[in-house]
Amino acid sequence: MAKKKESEKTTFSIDKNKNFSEWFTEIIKTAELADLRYNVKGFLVFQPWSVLCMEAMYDCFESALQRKGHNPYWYPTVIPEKNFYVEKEHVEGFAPEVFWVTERGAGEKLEEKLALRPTSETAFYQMFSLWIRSHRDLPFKTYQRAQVFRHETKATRPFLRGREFYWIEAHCAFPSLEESQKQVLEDMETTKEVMGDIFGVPFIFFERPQWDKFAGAEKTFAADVIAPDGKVIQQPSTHLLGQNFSKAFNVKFTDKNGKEDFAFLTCYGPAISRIFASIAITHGDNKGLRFPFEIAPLQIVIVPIAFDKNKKVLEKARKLKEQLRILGHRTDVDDKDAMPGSKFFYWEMKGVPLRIEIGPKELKAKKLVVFRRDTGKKQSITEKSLLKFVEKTGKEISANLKAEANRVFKGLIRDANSKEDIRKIIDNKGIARCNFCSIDMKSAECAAAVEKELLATVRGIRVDKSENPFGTGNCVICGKPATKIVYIARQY
RNA sequence: GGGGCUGUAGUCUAGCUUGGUUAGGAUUCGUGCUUUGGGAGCAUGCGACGGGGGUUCAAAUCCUCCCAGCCCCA
Repeated sequence: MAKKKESEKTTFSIDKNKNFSEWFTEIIKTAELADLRYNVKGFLVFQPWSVLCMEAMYDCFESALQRKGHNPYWYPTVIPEKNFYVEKEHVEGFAPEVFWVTERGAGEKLEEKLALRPTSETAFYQMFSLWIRSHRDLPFKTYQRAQVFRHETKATRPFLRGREFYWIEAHCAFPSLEESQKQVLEDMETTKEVMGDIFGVPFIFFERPQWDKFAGAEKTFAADVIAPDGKVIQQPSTHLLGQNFSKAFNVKFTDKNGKEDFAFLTCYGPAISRIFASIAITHGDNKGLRFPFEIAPLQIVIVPIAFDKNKKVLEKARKLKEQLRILGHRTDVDDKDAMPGSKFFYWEMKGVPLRIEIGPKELKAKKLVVFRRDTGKKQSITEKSLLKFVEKTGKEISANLKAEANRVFKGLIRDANSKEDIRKIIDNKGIARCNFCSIDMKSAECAAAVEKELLATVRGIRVDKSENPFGTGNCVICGKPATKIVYIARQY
């Protein structure tokens, strides 16, 4: 009886799959990911535990982009009104959620309104038109890490949908359609390398239907990730802009034959703060967070035991910390005056992948006790083998989290042959795979029916493999012959 | 954007229905002692009614507007 009461005191214990919303809001508070009390709606204060991880995430994305030939820029936060109105579809898409700067000082109007960038196409391409003159300047591949501002509707959510968020936006110019298409593929590959392989977050890249394109794009491709409540979250998207923006902003170049043409543009946008949410959501469990080793805010925590009695314990712990830090592992010693047990629960809730316990016993035997957050198992290793062990186990933890997430993800996708099937699948927190007439505008009515009757959206067709209609071969909505297989889900 | 709920110390919470003691408790935090192998203990100290307006002799409590957060739905 007494034991049971003890366990009820657990710092964090919420069933992630049953009470996902509660789990998510509570872990943000308990793990100190962000403080939601900054009293402007849709804005929050990111705290070190999320910032450290997001810094590591930025590094992963930025080094991948740089490796692939993108150069970094820092553009102004404000965009003049006239730039903003150059591309018609783009304005129509974004205008409702733009924050405008209109005054200075004591209410004196600015000569020209300035938009807080909701995205920076209209800033980048204005400059592209000055910088790009000849085919020798192409391809022109850029990116920036930046905050963007969008006045989202009432339903803001920490990390997932804020009115300010942290992201990277890559903007590129090419001399031909083919080359810009290759860039879009490369962006998808980057997403897989970073979000899929390093962060261990499973996703499917879809070509979005024509009625769900980025404002001003010819084609939009976006990665969907799923949460335990069955709703998908849109993660990085990449867009084939064709010559829409280059004509609007006069991004021209002279080709090899001396002929002028407009550049073909692409843009790509991984939202770091939102991907962070997917990492927490994907890997977290009922005890709290779990992080892949590479991006954990703290990778190793050393808990010294009985270090008051035996000074050598703490000395040893600190020495180990230095050794691990030299190898580049984010490591700390928890030498607070608290019981070891409370430290264990705390760091497990925080999601530190590896814990080292060292006390008088270990000191004497030249051994260490190590604990893995992913499996929850402890083992004893020799002190000598520590560095190799960390190297090897760090990789194992990440691979294990990734494999587990992939298993769960695959199990959520099910085939549907009818509207009723779809309803059952999404009510059961899954993604429905079904025949659909097309993803062109002519199928917009079928899509509207999906939204109205099933309260779900058509996410698009897969890009990683081509799929042909199955079963009857007819669209699940209108019954006409299907040309595509689409995926249908509820969304955030 | 529609609907519902909530706001008392860093955190959780009692008090609100029926206005009236010094706003009670737990935890955290500071200090001292003590203690360290899965959430220790004692002593002592600091700390709060989201904001504006109103009703009243008197407001955490009633009314009103605003702000923020959460949940469900678009």
